[in-house]
Amino acid sequence: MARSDTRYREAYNRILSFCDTLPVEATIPSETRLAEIAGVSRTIIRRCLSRLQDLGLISWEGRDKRLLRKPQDEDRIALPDAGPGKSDLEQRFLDWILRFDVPANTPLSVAELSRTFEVPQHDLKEFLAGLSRFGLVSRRPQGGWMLLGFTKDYAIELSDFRSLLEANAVSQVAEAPVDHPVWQGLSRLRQDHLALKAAIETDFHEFSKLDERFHQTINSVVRNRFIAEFQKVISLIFHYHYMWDKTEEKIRNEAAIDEHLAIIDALEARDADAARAATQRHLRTSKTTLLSSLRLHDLG
Amino acid sequence: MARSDTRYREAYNRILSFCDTLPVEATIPSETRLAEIAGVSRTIIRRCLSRLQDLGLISWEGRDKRLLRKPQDEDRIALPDAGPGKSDLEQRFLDWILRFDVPANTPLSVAELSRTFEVPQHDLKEFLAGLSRFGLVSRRPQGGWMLLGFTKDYAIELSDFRSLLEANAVSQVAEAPVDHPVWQGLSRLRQDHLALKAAIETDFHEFSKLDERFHQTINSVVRNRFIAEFQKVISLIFHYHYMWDKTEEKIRNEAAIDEHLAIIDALEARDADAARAATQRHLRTSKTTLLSSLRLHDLG
DNA sequence: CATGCTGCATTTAATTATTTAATACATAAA
DNA sequence: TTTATGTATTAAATAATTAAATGCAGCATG
Repeated sequence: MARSDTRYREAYNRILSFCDTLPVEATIPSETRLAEIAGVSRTIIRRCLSRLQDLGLISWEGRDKRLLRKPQDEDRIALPDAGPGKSDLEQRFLDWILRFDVPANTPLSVAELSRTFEVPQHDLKEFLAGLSRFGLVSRRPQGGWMLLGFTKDYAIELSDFRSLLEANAVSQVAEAPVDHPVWQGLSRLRQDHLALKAAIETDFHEFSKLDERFHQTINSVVRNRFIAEFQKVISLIFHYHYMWDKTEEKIRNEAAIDEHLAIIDALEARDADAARAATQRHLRTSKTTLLSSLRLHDLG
Repeated sequence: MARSDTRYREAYNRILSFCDTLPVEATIPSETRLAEIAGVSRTIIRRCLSRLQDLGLISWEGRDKRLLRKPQDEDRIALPDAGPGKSDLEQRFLDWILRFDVPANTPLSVAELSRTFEVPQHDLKEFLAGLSRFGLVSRRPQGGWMLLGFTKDYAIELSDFRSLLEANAVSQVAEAPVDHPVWQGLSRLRQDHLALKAAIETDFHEFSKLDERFHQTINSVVRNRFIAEFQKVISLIFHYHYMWDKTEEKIRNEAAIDEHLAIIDALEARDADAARAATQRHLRTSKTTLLSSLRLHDLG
């Protein structure tokens, strides 16, 4: 019943590696220096030094510390295996919601989720608290959490918000200097779109990836932490929804390719108004697709 | 070392009040019914019933429960005093940052904050996790949290984002139907602006409230949960920053009144383009003011 | 026989306790 | 004077613990 000592263990091995770079009999730097090297506090360093002394790796008297012998592989201490970690929890969580088609207003059990995602309950709660800012989840009066989205209203508001951000991005692309990397990206995207259009009969399912790349390229011009944060969620949601909605996928994708090309045309002509108009057309289609995919789920 | 029984205590008093509405000798509803009435689980209801029985308020055998006497005030159980609660934690936290001018890159101690705000550490962590979505705080590698904003970059990006949202709101106002409450609000705002302009020499500090009301009215037209969430933070930050920056306050406010009136004029003329242009002008001024107020803090 | 209530058992959530780690401060050595 | 160490204090992460919620089986009642 306490926090893990992973931090100590990692630091110990790091210090061991550092000692390996020193010759035998060498003086070992001060605790403060070692703390800097390992990126931890002195408290941990002192635990490490105690162990090094116990194992006879160093002598330690007052401020005189000497390396007695070269560290061996067996001197290292084992680390608890890392697991998937909470770094990509967001991806995995949204993936889970969408893949298993978790309906709106489902109670979420932190205990259960922490098992399925193999992260401590604590991290999960923190994550859910973050998501609640996007209105995807909320706390229940009787405790625990509740999945709110994806209702029709949520999808509409998300689409509208996306349109706003994307229109802004397109405007900024149109005003980007000629040496901005976005132009190279768009030129490559044009080729890839044309290539896919030629092979649409067989490769139409490849469009999903291309779509994500397209919107990412456009939005890469916008340097704004708030917008970037939202784009992560938006792109995930749209991306996954498209992946399932298999109705008329080929026709839809073929149309979307043309819509993308129209935007690229307008941008390369530096015609901001035309680009914005083309973007609005494209996003209206997206919105319709998203909504119809929801309707399918409601019926099934 | 466990969760509090506040839920039980509140439920007990609620059940007591319910019993007060019944005549003596009356049959008490089923556990499930009582659970619905009190808004808690059956587990709590059974604890309540046990206590009611112990105190001789009810008889309880199998499913036959009878009220033996009218509940008195002394039958109620004490509640741990509520404290400020975590409902307005956001307001209080932002207020604290801005009022005490907490600089960027300050480590935040959950333990300390939980004391100053009188909320459990747990609630605070949840709150901070939410704020991290706005890029205001982030986790530190060595544990704990760190206040990131308000740097210059943060202010710029926030201003830009605000402009985007506000331009959108203005566009929607211009297209709002004649019977929409926003028109009445704007008409009142016009009068109040004119009144303040007339009394600007003495009442110029009153503008802050008017400013908040103006932007709230404009944004009230937008029905979007994502935008609404951001507006809360944005308005707080701008509002407070203006409150301190006392340099040339009168002149600034006088100018802002004219800018607001220009927007109202354009909107009431249903001239969306002019309204957007006026809004951009106004927000450019806002941005400059926000940035200069930051510069003042850096120097002081 | 169906419906709904209760008793019991299991699971989950909130919160404290505990251990690890970070930090602050005093003291001693260089 | 500067820098390192020793010691004490405080904070953070996490498991343990209790409160509460939920699920299910059996029983009473109409």
